[in-house]
Amino acid sequence: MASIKDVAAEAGVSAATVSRVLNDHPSVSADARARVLAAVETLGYRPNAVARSLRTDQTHTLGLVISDVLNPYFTELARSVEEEARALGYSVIIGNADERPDLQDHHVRNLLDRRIDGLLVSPTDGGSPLMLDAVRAGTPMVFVDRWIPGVDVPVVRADGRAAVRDLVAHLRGLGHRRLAIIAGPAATTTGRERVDAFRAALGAHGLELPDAYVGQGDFQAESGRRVTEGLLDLPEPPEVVFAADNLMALGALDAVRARGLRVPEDIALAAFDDIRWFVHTDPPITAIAQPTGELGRAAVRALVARIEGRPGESVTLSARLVVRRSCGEPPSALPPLSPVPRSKP
Amino acid sequence: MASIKDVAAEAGVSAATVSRVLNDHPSVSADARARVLAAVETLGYRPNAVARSLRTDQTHTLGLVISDVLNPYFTELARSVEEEARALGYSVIIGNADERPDLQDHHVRNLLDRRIDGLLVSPTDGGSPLMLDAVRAGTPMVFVDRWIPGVDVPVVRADGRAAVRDLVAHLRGLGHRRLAIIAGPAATTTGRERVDAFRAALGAHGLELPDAYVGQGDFQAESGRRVTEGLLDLPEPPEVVFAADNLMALGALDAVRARGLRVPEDIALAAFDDIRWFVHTDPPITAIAQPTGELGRAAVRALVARIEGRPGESVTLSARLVVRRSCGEPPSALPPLSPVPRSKP
DNA sequence: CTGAAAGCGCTTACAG
DNA sequence: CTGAAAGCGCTTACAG
Repeated sequence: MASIKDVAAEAGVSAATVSRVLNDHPSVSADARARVLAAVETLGYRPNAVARSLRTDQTHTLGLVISDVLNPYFTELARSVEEEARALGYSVIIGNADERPDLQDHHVRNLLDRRIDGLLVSPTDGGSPLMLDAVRAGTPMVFVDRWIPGVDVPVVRADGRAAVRDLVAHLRGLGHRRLAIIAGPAATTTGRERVDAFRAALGAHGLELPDAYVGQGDFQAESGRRVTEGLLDLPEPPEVVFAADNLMALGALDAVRARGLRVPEDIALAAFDDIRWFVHTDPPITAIAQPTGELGRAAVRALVARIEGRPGESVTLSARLVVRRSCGEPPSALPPLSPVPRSKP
Repeated sequence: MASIKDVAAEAGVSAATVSRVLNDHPSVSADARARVLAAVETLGYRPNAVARSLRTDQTHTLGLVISDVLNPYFTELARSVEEEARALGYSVIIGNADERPDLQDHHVRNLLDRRIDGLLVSPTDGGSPLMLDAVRAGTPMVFVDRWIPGVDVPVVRADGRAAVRDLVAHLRGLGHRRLAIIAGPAATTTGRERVDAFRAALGAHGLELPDAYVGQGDFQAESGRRVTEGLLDLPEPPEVVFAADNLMALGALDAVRARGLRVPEDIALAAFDDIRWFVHTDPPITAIAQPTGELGRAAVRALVARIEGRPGESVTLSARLVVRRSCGEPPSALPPLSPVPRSKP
């Protein structure tokens, strides 16, 4: 590939002048500028970003470590992150941790070695020494969705407590009493919070959340299937299963279907995180929707602010309940006469 | 951050020796090695990959430009690509083109500027000058899923012709005669091939594919909705809609549902690309499944071979039909007595 | 086995 | 406005 020297030679100027033209430095004569631009054109020259980064100590790159690319929630998050970053002049390199702390560490290390300008993380665990060291060393960082308590890093997330309360109220209105949850890993904030929120909401209705009704999942589909089987095997199975993310809801659906059971007649199902397919599942699934795109954008803005030396604050948005049919028909609703009844607001 | 000089000073050796230790060069005394390793440890030193890349002219990085991250097919592809690349000692940087040629070009340019060692592309169009130039300039490249005819680059993809023939035979067996397709962009190979395969398979059954039954989509959900509405508005609507990818099938489902129609009673639906949710949609959707993970791995192997100076050949795997209920019940099947009939092989 | 030196492709104070 | 020079953090032939 042509280097800056080739361009300089072709244009009859020094490399310094070429560099100035390329970086829009004001003090370059119109003539020199024109000759450089022409040389760039004829040689098809493109500056070497590696060399530029080494020299300037900036990569204009953000690292994003997500918990699981196969989870549509994180895919959507990644997309909005890339979009906002691009708008602000940054590229993003995505690392997929697959819910595995060791893989997460692999990616954090890789990203740090590449000297990314800042790191966006949705931690799969309580924080490895590596990540904690990076924070201490002053790497600009922002947590998104999940975070690590006690670490001084801005957090951009959605608070689902109100939505979980709405969900429990909905469930109680439908007459359900035995409510179970498929939890995410206790090492994650979202894994803990969703259980806590659920338990608190049940408490407000005078209901308990027995240990047997808290299944331990890992946010991936297979665990949802396994936990649901255990729940169905209980002497007194729950009437409702609330999956703490969409993939575990998928697994739950697999388990229910494998037994020849029906939702919601035999068991009701709800999920945290809404995805487009939930409208078309059998039955459509009641879910808690996060403002995913806005979370991604806010996280990027906070991180870029930190990188550029501005404050960069935490942001908490709220999630909302989307009622569909997987928990049962509202008692007031008569059997629909037309195939698609419209619910009036 | 500590640099190689700091380590050298701490260990009482030269930077050259530190470098040799870090790169497992044989000619280093055990004593020097131990001192260097100790210094690396105490300083928490990590080599600067940017500097290393500049010097060695290798980034150990692969670029992957996919058409749409929100499409589960590409997400799965990206995951397998990263996995295989990691196993071979490479990282991957993903660029999401969102089915837009301009965005695709943006990412190709960005990746090239970063001097990635090789490029994996699933082109959204017939190839921009930029991409063609890159090939001409000798950038190691491999096309995956979609490709650009006439360009000398290995192609790793699945051939869906046989599966499409199986689909048409299945449809004919169910008695359907008026079959329509929601096509992908004509600028993509998969956009064209799936229509061609469908038309050829219909021809083998003495059926035509009228222009009115070929809806022009762009592989994204919204286009599937729009095209399906047009199809339903026809004086003689089709009995079956075959969506050329899973997102357009989602859009088709939206359109059908919005009219209060049912699948397969009012209109049958099938899709290219199988995803896990298709088992749980209402009804479960008949789809053509690609060996996605294997495609990703084979593509990486071919690309790395090219990078390392070995041949690196094209690979064509085959797709297969997965029959579910969205095209109607097979005439032989009586209404199931138990909720989940098991089909015996 | 080891170090001094050159150089990868840039950018940027410095001097003119 | 312009260029020579230094230097970012590495690696690697070369000489010893």
